[in-house]
Amino acid sequence: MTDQLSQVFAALADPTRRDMVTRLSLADHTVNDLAAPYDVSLQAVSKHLKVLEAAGLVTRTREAQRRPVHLEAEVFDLMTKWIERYRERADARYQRLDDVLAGLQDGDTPPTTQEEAIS
Amino acid sequence: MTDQLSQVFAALADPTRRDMVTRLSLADHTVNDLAAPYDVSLQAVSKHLKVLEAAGLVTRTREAQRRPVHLEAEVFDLMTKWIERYRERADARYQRLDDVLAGLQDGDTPPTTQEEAIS
DNA sequence: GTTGCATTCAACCAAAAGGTTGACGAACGA
DNA sequence: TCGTTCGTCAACCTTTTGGTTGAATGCAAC
Repeated sequence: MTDQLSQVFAALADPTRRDMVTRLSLADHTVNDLAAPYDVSLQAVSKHLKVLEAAGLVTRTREAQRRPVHLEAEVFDLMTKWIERYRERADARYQRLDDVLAGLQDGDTPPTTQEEAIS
Repeated sequence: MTDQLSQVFAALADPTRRDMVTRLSLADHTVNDLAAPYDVSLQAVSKHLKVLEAAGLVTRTREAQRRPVHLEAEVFDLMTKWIERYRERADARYQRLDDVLAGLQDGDTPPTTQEEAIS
């Protein structure tokens, strides 16, 4: 599970981490800030942040003794690109289905579909 | 991890499952079909399909002794909605940042930001 | 009815995920 | 320098995940 897309999806599969991301989309937070609403230890929150950081979803700078957490926008594009590619294909497929149905009405033979393997 | 959004993200965190989804966006497949390219047992593929099905990403009908797997489009909307909501917020935040910078140039005080907790 | 194909169920295993507690490190404030 | 605050590291535990093999099921075809 080393590829980034997998890491991003896995990071967002956890509701706590998803909530953190949502809050970080409003403003940067310190670890303590971030941990406040959740009923888990600070160490657990620190672990969650490591997961988000490894996925490239957040970065952390240093500011005196605190380490503000900042959300990175670019990585979301990875996901949306993957999803959009699927969507285009699904749309194209429904289009082909329409063609088939139209073809049947005209008495034509349906077009053949070809396979393809992608990451 | 019972909520559907978590299940969808978790399901797509696995490269094999993501590849299955991509192939299913081109056409329905039987389990055997689907398993062919991967170097794992048929039972492992069956388990992957159970994960995708639980997440609502695929449905399965019955057709003689095979069970064709079909990709369901609607669930992707859950994800895109969540991502888009984040994106709107991030955009709004950058807008606020622009306002702050503009305000500083005008000698105004920056607007305060308010917190909010969401799933 | 028996054979054969497609798929799943059950039991098991190793590794990863998410949590805990306790000790440590780094930077400020007095 | 001393105490305090912010955060991480390390060791440990339990549950989940992704894989295995072997036995069962459902259906069709002969």
